[in-house]
Amino acid sequence: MEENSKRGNKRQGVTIKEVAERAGVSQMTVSRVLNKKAVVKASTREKVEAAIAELNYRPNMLARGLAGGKSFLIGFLYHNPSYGYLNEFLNGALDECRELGHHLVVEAIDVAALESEPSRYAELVRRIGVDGLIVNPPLSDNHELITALRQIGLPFVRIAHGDLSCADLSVVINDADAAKIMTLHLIAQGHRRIAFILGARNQTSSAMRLAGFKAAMARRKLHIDRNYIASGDYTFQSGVEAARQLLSLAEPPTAIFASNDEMAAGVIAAAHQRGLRLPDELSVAGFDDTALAEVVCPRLTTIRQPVADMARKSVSLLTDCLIHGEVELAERLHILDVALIERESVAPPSGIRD
Amino acid sequence: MEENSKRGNKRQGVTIKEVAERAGVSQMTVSRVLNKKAVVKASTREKVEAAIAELNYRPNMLARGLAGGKSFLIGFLYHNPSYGYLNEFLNGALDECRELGHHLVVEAIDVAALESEPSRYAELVRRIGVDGLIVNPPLSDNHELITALRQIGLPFVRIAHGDLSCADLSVVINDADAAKIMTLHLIAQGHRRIAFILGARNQTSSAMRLAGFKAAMARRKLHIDRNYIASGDYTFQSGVEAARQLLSLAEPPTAIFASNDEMAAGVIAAAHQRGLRLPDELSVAGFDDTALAEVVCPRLTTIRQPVADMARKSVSLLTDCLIHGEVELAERLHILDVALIERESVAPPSGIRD
DNA sequence: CTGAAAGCGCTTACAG
DNA sequence: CTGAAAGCGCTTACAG
Repeated sequence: MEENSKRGNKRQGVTIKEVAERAGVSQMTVSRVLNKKAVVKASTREKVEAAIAELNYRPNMLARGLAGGKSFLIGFLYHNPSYGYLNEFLNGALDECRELGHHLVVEAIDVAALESEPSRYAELVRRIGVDGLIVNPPLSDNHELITALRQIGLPFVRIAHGDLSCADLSVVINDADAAKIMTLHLIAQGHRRIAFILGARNQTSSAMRLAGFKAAMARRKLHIDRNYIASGDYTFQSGVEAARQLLSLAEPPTAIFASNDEMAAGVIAAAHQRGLRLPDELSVAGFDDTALAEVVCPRLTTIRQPVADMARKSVSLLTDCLIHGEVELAERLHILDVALIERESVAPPSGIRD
Repeated sequence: MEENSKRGNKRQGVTIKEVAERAGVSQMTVSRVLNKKAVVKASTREKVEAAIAELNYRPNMLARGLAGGKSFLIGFLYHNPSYGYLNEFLNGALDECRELGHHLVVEAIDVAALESEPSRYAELVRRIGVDGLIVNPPLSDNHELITALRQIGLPFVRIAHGDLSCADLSVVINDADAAKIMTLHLIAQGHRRIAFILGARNQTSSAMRLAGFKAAMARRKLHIDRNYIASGDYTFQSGVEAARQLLSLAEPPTAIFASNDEMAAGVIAAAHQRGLRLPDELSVAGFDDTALAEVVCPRLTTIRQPVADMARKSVSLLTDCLIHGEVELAERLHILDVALIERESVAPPSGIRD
């Protein structure tokens, strides 16, 4: 009962020294087989590996980091991500970290504090003592933060940001293309009166998604009524309000493309309140394929953003950078593919139903 | 443009030695003011603090940890938590960590692997090199994992688990009480035909919540129809299925108490499909007050579980344990208060509406 | 109240 | 292919 109350971790049990003695080699040689860098004779390697196994030796991360000048820690900066994003991103990132022997340190960033004192954030980041950083949206589009990070000189990856011309390590999707795909899908279903709900102004994805919507409409030679572009900020509530406005129009749309799932869920809620039958009387499309998409009724037709894959890629990009010190310009930007996920929230408009 | 590609973190800039020189004292004295432990003369303390500020010195976590035998890292074990839980928990935990100078290392636990080789998890945990662990539900009720952790001897906190008689550090809510409060609320609204949807079998909270429901019904001398207790597993889909079953009954309930928000959202979806007007024709209650509760329509009346507070408490409990080596038995279990959150999903049954 | 010494468990040069 | 030495930046005893 009491066994777990004694501090068990005062000093690490087995050290590299003991492994070296057991294997009859120097510490240096043990270190070499541990790090798989230098060449070691097969027979000595086996001796060392046997000793490691017998002693159940685990290297001490702290000592390793101190001596080698790295921490094997990756910082994960986030602020108020949307539903399920955190879950999925962490799962992907953790996966890759485990494989590469790194660990993830999570840091919630206070955007208000950042804006008032951006330089303080440089310190904050340094204090963590991580080898590199992963910056998630919307922070990845925060100019102050990014500028501060560049000045520190700590490697970092920007996720799903909009400044594709930068030389920062980046993992993104093509938001415009994705929005175009969804819009073409709505048009193919027979919709002509299609409304669009914009995302938050401070995220570049908002503008990109709108651009994709417009491009698709233009390609099919469809006119976009001004009133059909509603503003929003990626929150559920803004989706509700935009929907109310759109549905009160003299000629309401037959389909609403909300530029993220949360707003789409808001649209569905507002439509239910008005007593509309979905998807017959109104089609609703989302974007992101967060967990929320499966938890509304009808379930959302949406664009799947491969969040876990993006996470994995960002970790591996970062570790590459840490190992080789530099990443070729051509390898700094990675654009991952999205997919159209068809569920029940989109159907042909009732007029043309067979 | 290229400035951020040079490795800026080879060796730390300012060290304790330089601070000591600048302040005209020994390293030891600097260390003392840093750690606020020993007594230092006010005038020397000021000199040191000035030097720290001028040099913009930050202690190196790794060196600190290696010398002191601790890592200042807290491990956060989780597996498939529900909506928003991760967000809220992380925010609370991170808050407290920052205050106490610790950092959080997140580890996703593969339950399948754990079950097949529980002993491997001991190693996994040791390898992380954290000072202590926070174990979230449902892992906090996983007997194999908990047993393995006790054997390792690393301090850990169990969150929202069911084995209240254990001596492990624990932060919980009173699930039975909370369910009772909600049930009494439904009864007070005028409901008599109240159905209950059970949670997952492997989580003790499920049984506790059911017990609370039964206790409240018994106290008001209300009979519980057998068919009114539906099984579920805390997922949205199980809520949908349970609701379909309950609503098909010859005499359907006027209120459904789903023992978490996800299932409650499922109930709402199923009710919408049947064309029921909520809350007039059916009241739905949830449990947890996750972010989902605000994102369904009508918004959920639910029990607020103070996840962020639980997180903060678990971090502080752990650090107490790390500092003092031992926590008194009386201080090991913390039961936090819940609150009834009234939104729109619960109303008097239509029969008795005025 | 303050300091000089030793050492935490590794890795980085530097030899051979 | 392998090893002896020095050192990473702190803290823990031990003195005074």
